Amino acid sequence: MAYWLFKTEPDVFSIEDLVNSPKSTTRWDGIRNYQARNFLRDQVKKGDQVFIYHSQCKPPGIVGLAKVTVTAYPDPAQFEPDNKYFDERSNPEDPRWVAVDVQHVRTFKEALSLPQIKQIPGLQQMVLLRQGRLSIQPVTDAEAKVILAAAG
DNA sequence: GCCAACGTTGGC
DNA sequence: GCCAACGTTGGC
Repeated sequence: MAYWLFKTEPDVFSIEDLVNSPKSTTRWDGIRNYQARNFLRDQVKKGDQVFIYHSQCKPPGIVGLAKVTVTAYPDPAQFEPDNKYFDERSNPEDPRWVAVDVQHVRTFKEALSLPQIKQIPGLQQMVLLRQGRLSIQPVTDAEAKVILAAAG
């Protein structure tokens, strides 16, 4: 069982939106970055734990925990011409982009903000701080323990 | 809204 | 296959 961090913009889709989704579950789609895609496609497994990170807000930070309920399958949005994630170069015979399903586990009473993360020893090597733009990223077991302890 | 970081595209 | 131009992400 591995840990991951998935980013989302709360103005677009927040952890509250996840809670309010049917069965508190949603399709995590629209990933259009190869490095993130490779993690999703090759390494994210059913039952893996996912830290939900809110970006583009004040303050950005980790707001809760979800889990993977369905492993990678072709992201339908890539084949829908009206969808903002449509990719005309993706071939249905060999889909370029994948999605997974995630289910809400819990929302932290207090979010762990980015400034806090930067200060906590043990989190300073997180991919989040080194590769700011990656929207799907691995979290080590040690980092996960620290995050969960800090989140109460 | 600005700007740094960095991924992607396309000419050569 | 290099690299400049361009687009996007995301913190501030």
